[in-house]
This record gives sequence, structure tokens and C-alpha cells, in this order.
Amino acid sequence: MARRNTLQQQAIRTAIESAGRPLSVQEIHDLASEDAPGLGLRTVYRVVNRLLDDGIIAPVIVPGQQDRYELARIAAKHHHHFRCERCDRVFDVHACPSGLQKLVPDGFVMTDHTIVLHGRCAECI
Amino acid sequence: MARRNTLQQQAIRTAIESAGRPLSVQEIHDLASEDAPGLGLRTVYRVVNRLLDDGIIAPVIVPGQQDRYELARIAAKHHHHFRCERCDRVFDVHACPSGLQKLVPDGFVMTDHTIVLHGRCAECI
DNA sequence: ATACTATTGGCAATTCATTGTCAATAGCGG
DNA sequence: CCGCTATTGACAATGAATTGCCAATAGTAT
Repeated sequence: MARRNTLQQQAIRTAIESAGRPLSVQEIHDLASEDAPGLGLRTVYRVVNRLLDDGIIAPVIVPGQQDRYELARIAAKHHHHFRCERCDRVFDVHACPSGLQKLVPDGFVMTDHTIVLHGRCAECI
Repeated sequence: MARRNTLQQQAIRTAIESAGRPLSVQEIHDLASEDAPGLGLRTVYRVVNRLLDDGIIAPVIVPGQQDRYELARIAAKHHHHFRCERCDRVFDVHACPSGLQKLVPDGFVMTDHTIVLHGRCAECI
């Protein structure tokens, strides 16, 4: 039978779409639980995996942290991340420095790069 | 009683000092086993933790990988890393791009940053 | 050389994120 | 409104990295 449009899935999608930043499974669970009381962590994992399979969201990997997820259409645009060391939230940074090619050792070939800025977000100053 | 100077600890320190790049526990075990046959993984964990406590080595965290370790005196010098997507080794990059401050969102304060370049190392071209 | 004990290494146990299982629940077509 | 079954959620189970435990080993002071 066809997909069903459930309260839980709506809450999870809404959380991811309205956050404006990459969310961990725990963060998704916390936010979506407001719209879907009693939401199970198991369900968040299930829905996140389905959204990944469907290509709707993409993983954001930050060193030393569990994976986070953001909308694929945002992830598709090259960007980087800022992690607040106080509240542990991760924010998008839609800019990219120049001159990275100069860092590459002789004989090496760079195909991609990731940058994570660390510090305090505006709310945690 | 005082510290003892064992073959295993020597082999582990030598591996870390001569590698010239951050090593994972597995890599340390593989390299040090040449000097200390039968070296147990348990011992590598123990010695690595002691070296961390003593401030002799420092962790290097790379997205989606297990922790690696390098000499603290090298880690103290600001630098970045290059991860080869074929052999999975991580190399030091002793340079840093300018203009990162421009990436910081308004109201945020950046205290540090990490950059990981991805691609092929000279041996894996 | 001897005795003392720091260190080692095999294996079990832990930790933590993630997944399997399955009975109960709740969309949705008819 | 009914019935079918996709979905949910509690719990157990898994996987992978790390640590606890403890008898055996091996530095080192005397």
C-alpha cells in the first residue's frame, strides 16, 4: 500500500525544514516531540533513514560528534559549518575561503575539503 | 615504584615519533608490533592514554574516523590535515588559508577552526 | 641473582549509537 | 464505518571502540 502521512513523519520533516541548521537525531527527537508527543527515538531513526534513502536529507559529519542531517537541497550548495562550543549547535556558513589549493602538499590531489569553525554563536556570547 | 622502560612502550613511542603523521590506535598497533612482537591492542590503548595524560601526545579528530594521535609539540603548532580517500591515511598540512574571519556569521565569535582536505596522497594517485 | 611490583595481554564487560523484533496503533481505500 | 496493513514504540540485540579484570611476565633496585 502507499505511504501514509503520519503525525510523526510530519513533525520530523517540519523540525528539519524549519531548523535552518543541521540537526542530530537527538535534536530532531527533541524538536519533533513538541508536535508529536511520545515520539519514539526508534521512529526518528526510521524516518531519518527513509528521508536519506529518498534523497531528501543529507548527512553532515562534524569531528567528534554524531552525525547531523540537513535538507539535501541545502547540502548540495557547497558550504561549511560553525559549531558553538557552548550549546553544541551547528550552523551553516555559506561562504568559502580562497587559496586552499596552496595548502595541498606536492604530489597530492585535492578533490574536496571541509571546514568547521569553532567558537560562540550569537546566543552564547 | 617508578616507571619502567619497557619494549612495548618504546615501540609505541617510536611509532608515533617516526610516523610524521597522526596515527590511529590500530595504526600504532600495526607499526609498533614490528618492534614488539605480540603487542596487545590493550597495551596500545593503555600507553596511548598514559601519553595523553602526560601531555606527550594530543588527539587529532577527523570527521567520520576514529581518533588519531600525534606528538603534542607538533599539535601545538597550528596546522591542518589531508586525508587520502584511498589509503585512509591522514597527513599534516603546515599552512593555513587567510580570510576565514570573513566566513563568521554576524554576532558569532570564532576561537578556532579545523580544515580537512580530501583527495589522493602522492602514493595513491 | 633475588624479590618486589609495574606492566602486559587475553578475554570479558562496558558503553553508546543504531537496528531488529513484534504486538499495538492508526492512516486510508473501499 | 470496516478492514487491511503501514507505521509506531518499547525492548532486546547488535556492532564497534574502549576499558576492567587478573594471572603471567619482565623491569629494576638491592
